[in-house]
Amino acid sequence: MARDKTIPRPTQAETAILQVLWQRGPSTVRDIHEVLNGERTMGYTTVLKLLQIMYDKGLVRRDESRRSHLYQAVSSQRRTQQQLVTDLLDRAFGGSMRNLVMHALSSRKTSRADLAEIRGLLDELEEKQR
Amino acid sequence: MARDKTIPRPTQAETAILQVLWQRGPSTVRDIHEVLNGERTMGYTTVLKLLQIMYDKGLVRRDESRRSHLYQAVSSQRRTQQQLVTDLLDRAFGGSMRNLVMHALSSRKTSRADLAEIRGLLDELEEKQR
DNA sequence: CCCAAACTACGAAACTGTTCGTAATTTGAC
DNA sequence: GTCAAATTACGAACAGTTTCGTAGTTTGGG
Repeated sequence: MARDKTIPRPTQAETAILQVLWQRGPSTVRDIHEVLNGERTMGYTTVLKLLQIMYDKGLVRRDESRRSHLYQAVSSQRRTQQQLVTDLLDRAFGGSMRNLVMHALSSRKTSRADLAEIRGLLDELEEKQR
Repeated sequence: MARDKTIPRPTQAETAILQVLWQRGPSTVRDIHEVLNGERTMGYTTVLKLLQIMYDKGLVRRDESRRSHLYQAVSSQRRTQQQLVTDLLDRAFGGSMRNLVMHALSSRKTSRADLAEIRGLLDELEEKQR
């Protein structure tokens, strides 16, 4: 039950749970367990335990007013993804954003629509720097 | 000493060591320890042990012909970064490259030169898809 | 040849993340 | 009110990571 201001980086299993919470909004353990069992195998009590740990860490809030507690992510998907990216950036790319983006773009096929959107963002960023 | 074909994803501490190897080329434990102690604190035997573990995992090669063994990374920086990026992609971005790149670009100031280079890559990718 | 210094090997402890079994609690149906 | 089903709480096992102490080995200088 100890919580403080700084939210830690979610682990792998925790990230899987957060994905579900971001997608579904406030969810019960059962909800999450059902979604997750489509992809990986994870026992019900494992999901529960993880949520309890995440609650202790401050990664999720919970509403205990009902029999089945409702959990929701504290940090938005956007903010968390940002955190994970900068983390990887410092950890493995020596802080070089150009390097990371170049690798990312090269590593997977990206649709034309996506490329166009990224180009749009580039325009914006260059405009700002002018 | 057991090694097989597939190289596992390096852990956090291992990645720090790999950074040094990529930067310096073949290095002794002492070399790596000295570089690393500029940034984090890590005992000499800790670095040694990690390198032994990495050797078992197949992450590094070593030359034992000299008194001080020379270690070098098996996988190139490029390949490893690629691995880490796609890993993060699936883990936290639902496989959406657009999403990852957009976040990356937004999260840190990027120089005009870097933006230009990324734009160049975009041009290339769009050309290929035509 | 002998010793000190540098090095490697190895085991074990501390820590974190993940898993799940079991016990206790709550709730609704009857 | 009682019971079964669903739920939460909790502890413990297990695996992987990181740390370092200690012991043994090698080497060069004297």
